[in-house]
Amino acid sequence: MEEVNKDLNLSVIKAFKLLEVYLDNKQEWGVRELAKKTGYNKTTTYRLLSTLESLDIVQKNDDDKYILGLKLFELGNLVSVHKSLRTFSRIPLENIAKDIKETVHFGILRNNQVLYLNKAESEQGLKVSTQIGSYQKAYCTALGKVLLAFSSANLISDYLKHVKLEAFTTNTIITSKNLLVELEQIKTKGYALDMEELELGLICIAIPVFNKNKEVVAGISVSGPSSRFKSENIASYLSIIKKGAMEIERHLHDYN
Amino acid sequence: MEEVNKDLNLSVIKAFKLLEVYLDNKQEWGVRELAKKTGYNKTTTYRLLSTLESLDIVQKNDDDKYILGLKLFELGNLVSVHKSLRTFSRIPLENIAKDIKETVHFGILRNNQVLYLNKAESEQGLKVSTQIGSYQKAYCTALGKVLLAFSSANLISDYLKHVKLEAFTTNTIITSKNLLVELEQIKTKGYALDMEELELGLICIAIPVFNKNKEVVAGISVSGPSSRFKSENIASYLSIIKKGAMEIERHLHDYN
DNA sequence: AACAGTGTTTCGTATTGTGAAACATTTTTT
DNA sequence: AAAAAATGTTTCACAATACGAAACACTGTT
Repeated sequence: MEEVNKDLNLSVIKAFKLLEVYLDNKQEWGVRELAKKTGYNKTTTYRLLSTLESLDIVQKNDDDKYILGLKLFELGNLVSVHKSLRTFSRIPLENIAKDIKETVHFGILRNNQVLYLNKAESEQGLKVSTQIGSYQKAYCTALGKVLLAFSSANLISDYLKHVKLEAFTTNTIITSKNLLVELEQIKTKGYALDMEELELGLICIAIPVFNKNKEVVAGISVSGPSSRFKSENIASYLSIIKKGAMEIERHLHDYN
Repeated sequence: MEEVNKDLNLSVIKAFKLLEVYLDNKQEWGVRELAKKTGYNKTTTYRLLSTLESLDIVQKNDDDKYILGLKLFELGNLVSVHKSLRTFSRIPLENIAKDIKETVHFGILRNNQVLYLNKAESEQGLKVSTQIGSYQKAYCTALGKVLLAFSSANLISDYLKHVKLEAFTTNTIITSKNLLVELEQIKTKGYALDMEELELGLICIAIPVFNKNKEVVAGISVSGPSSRFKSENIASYLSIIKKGAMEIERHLHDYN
């Protein structure tokens, strides 16, 4: 299973693969730890870290462990892709979170997954908390399902071709047939529900955000514990979320 | 003026120096353009870009120009340094922005400059807009001055040793003596004003945020056009900003 | 005092990055 | 319509640079 690298800078690839280790929800790493994780030689790892440290891409914390540095934060904020989506979603998301008092997420479909571009967290103690910039499975989240439902038939069939439907709870949809039925229903209703399909006790509701050409470009979801998510609230939640979606759409349509 | 690189991965350094070009407020670059800007050979630049593209760190836009890619956004969001500051400041900043209807900034002192960690933008047409993750001079901004004022005498004298005080308007403080007087007054008053010291027509007001040990860790500033910033508003602005600062401090003190 | 962990430095070797030149496309000028 | 001037991309012999085993320095534990 050798990777084919036509003619690329291997040490640059190594450097970034090293940084990607930090996706593992672990903020601080030692040299040997990283060497083990990446499979690189101890010296190579050390040299890479020294290089990255000289650039402020990583830095040492008080325990002399390596953590990601502020230069990376700086560079990440320069990324222009979907910047308008991120900017325009910010205030509407805060408003929704304030009204509903649950965590609100904003995301797009990318590489057959949901990419979270923004969020506004509930101030309650018991809440959902997702990392912006992280990915989640589409077929078992309200956000993912609503994005799929309003996508083209081609994209959906491509999705089903590439993604394995794995069960996380007894509610997870694990057959293509059932997922297609669900997506069809979502498209009719105009919103998607995740009734504990990814995690027990977790319920989400999501609606799409459209561009000028009526194509789905993003989605908004509200997530909370089943204890607080009563079916009689769905309608009022929906109207609040829709108001936010319309505000984002208004900005987007003006922008382009 | 050759740079001394003890024993580092030169191509990794080149790759990141290439990415830093994007700090220039220009989102899309061609190969030759980047080669010229960095001083690298055209082929080297192309190879670096191909490598970065394979990693999703850069990507091509519709015009086949290179832009920063979403992987960089993803990695930037993993940076844990000052993450608590960023998280805890979010909602208070939004509240201040909503009350005052001007742009609110949140930042720290780093490398003798102000680093903006967060913001909440005014919804008005005429507004200040700064890039999160970017830097600004400390001596001619309210945020910078308030951060300096409450720092240690050592840090301040170190600051004066390393920073050249350059005039941007007729109001800019350009002598060490005057700056020291100003910082002393700020410390007494508890807040800093920037009366068009960086840019004509731009007024800011800032207060410090303290940690448990009463050390300044960050600052909040409100910025707006002089046309809207009347001296009779200052007192009410201050009390609103202070409320936000106290909320951030409460979270910070609970957290540590 | 010996041991088992860290991170760091050294240096000969071989892999890997380099860049001029040629090539392929597209856009602009004549 | 042809020529010129841009752009991005590929090739390949050569030289620079990344590699990693081993030794070292340091810290905390047994």
